[in-house]
Amino acid sequence: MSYQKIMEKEKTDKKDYILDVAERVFSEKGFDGASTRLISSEAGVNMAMLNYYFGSKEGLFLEIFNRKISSFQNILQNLGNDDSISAWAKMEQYIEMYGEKVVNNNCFQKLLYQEMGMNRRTDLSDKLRDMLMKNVTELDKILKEGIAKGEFKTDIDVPMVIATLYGTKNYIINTPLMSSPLLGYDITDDNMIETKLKPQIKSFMKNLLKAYLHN
Amino acid sequence: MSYQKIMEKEKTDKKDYILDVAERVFSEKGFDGASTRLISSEAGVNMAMLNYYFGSKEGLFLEIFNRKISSFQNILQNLGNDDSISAWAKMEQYIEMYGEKVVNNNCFQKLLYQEMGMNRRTDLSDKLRDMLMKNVTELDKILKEGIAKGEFKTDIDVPMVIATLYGTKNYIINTPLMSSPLLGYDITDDNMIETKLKPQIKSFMKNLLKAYLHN
DNA sequence: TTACTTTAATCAATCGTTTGATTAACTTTG
DNA sequence: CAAAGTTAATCAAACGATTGATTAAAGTAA
Repeated sequence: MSYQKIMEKEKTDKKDYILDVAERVFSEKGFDGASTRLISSEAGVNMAMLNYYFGSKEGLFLEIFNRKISSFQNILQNLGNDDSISAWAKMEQYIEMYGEKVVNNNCFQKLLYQEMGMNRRTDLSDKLRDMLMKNVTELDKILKEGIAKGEFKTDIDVPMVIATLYGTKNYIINTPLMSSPLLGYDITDDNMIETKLKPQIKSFMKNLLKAYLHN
Repeated sequence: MSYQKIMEKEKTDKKDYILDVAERVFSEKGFDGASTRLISSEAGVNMAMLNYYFGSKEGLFLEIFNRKISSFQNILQNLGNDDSISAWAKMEQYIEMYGEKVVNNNCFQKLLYQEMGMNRRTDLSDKLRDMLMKNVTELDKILKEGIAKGEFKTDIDVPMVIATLYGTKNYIINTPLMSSPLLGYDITDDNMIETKLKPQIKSFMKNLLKAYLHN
């Protein structure tokens, strides 16, 4: 490996590390509440480095999202095109994948819906909406297929089902001060998330939607 | 009415008006994003009046919550103590009242869960949690009563049901950029909220939980 | 050297807050 | 009654502190 490549890698790692730290700080304090001085100090780099790497505070902020948007694409897709399995089996798969993938990336999820809430930066919000909509569309397709096949009831409220799946997860993840005493364990603990929350949320969602959707 | 009382009333109205404006601006921009200059300008008062009335920006912020906390108390209570009606009937009443009361106060809801998310101001967060927990506890009581009576299944996940009810509503209200295209109408339009969202959310929640809870 | 990083010092702008002066309404005093 | 005093409300101006951003110099590796 050439020195250049080592440098590139180190540079990328450093940028990535700064992005990780910034993601956390932004999610804790909000865009305006997180000063560049705090972010740089937490990351252990000089303040000017943020502008050197990312141009501006907003550039840093946007980069956090761009990094994730690429890795988020097509996660939950290509489920609707398979005709060999039932719509309900697809739903179960969706819940599995969703519960697995999305309960992680805790900080980013918080940041994501924080940014979607206040719709400054209209272009970013639009990009994020499109990103999220891809998964929503897939879920929409599965539900409508289940109705058409006669597998699900004909009078189910498709948009509301989607809102329930996403909303329940968001509520738990983004409001640990409520959900931790509610569930009886610490939602912010990664170990608890893995061993208790993930199974619980998957199991509950399957039972809930099974009861609601099925004939 | 004496002059003093007139003065007091006018003063209260003005403070209340400033609080209304501040509530909206804070909910749109966040605590740090909303400058005192913007708030005072939107309210049409001199900047110094905010400090004159509320001591500080934080004082103003806290006053917004104190005002609501008083009016939020005991809204959904005293439902669990009535033995003459079934647990399911209580659930329906709860959903009705919740859908009615909470879909309003749009700005405050946003602000509330924004503040609960970032837990600065620990004492405020604790107060807000206690406030919300009162309603949660009531719901918890109803669900457990239904289980004990044999009206509901024995294996229902009580905390998750609660998270679903609150989470679904929050998702729709706090993420209009997602929920509006999802539902097919403008969530931010008060008229749409009244004529379409309220009935839809009530009806869906009843059907969803009916299917999940009942034997 | 040459090109890329990193640093401390510094910038103008904006932040929340405070000040002193002014107004207007009411109360007290003579 | 009228004059003087008192009070709360309001304002423009300015305060010190902090913000995001820039600079020029020093450091580093080829």
